[in-house]
Amino acid sequence: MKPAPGAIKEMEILGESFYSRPAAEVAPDLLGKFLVHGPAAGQIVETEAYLGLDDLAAHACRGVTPRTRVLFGRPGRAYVYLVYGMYECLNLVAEPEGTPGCVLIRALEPISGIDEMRRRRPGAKSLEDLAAGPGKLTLAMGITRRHNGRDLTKGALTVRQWESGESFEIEITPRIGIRLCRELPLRFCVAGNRFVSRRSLAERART
DNA sequence: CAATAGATCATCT
DNA sequence: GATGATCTATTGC
Repeated sequence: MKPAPGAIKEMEILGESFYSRPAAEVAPDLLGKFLVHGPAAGQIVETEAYLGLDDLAAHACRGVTPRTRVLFGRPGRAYVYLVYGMYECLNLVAEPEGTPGCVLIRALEPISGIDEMRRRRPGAKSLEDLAAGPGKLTLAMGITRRHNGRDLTKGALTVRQWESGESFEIEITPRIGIRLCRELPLRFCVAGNRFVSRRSLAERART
């Protein structure tokens, strides 16, 4: 049962306390929530947790730099950065202020503003392909580095929850596209969901 | 279907 | 100067 498009702006916005917990707890809890940017909205179906100094795959592992400053700041902010010189990734800052940690949003099921998303991603062949991957999702939702540091508890860019959502099983796997700390079970997806990003077979075999 | 190459640049060494 | 929390197109089987 999906929400009517008009129902989305009535949904409760997740507040700072939701994010002010360990990233490995926030990440699975974000599944099923709605990422909203103006008229565009999608249901989160895949996330990954990135931790602090002990997580060599996390940007925060080397401490505070100009880029990683927001990871050490207040929870509930956006951390947006450029990967591979081409694509941007959206993370939500977790953990209390002073402790680094974030959740990478990897895939969305498009819910509203779909025409707009299609316009931003003309290459997408299907609805399933519109936002099934971290780079695709930021393009489809119109999220850029302009949003880095933005407060997600208010304004045009928010995450919301819906009481009437169906329950679902959570699948836990290693994270994707990283070299270090590959074995840590910090990737969470809605089991069986068609909108989860695709992994190459090579990567699948590696685990 | 699977593997690989190329695009492209901010960030840190 | 090397290295990516990626995606797409193209090649090869």
